[in-house]
Amino acid sequence: MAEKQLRRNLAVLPIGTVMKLTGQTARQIRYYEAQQLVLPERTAGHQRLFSLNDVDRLLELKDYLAEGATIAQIRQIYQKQAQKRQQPELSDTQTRQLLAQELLSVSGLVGQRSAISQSSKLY
DNA sequence: CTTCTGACA
DNA sequence: TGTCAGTA
Repeated sequence: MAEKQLRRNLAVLPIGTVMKLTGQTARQIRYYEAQQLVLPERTAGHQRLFSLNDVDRLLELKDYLAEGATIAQIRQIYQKQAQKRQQPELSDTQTRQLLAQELLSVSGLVGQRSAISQSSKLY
């Protein structure tokens, strides 16, 4: 199951194939890359190589754009999704435990009042 | 022949 | 965006 996802992320498709698969022009695909909406890999000779996930991304992009979304809006959507993968949201209890630990470790140095404001900056 | 970057109507 | 030029 994990092996399959790995293959979907394998960059092996040249732009010509992606054009046929998405119905987009090379110009558009390159433009979307410039806008950070897709991040294809490169061969030693600078040729773009797309993965199946990249193709899905472009197909999805076509829908979002058709629905009137802005390049900037779509970019933010993907950026926030990427951030959440690296920094998964904490459950309420996890947050409380973490906050409690921060409070304990910082209060010893600066006292409770400022300890609260300092630890809150961490979230 | 295919792709790449930069540029211009 | 399309398209043309000059490359790799």
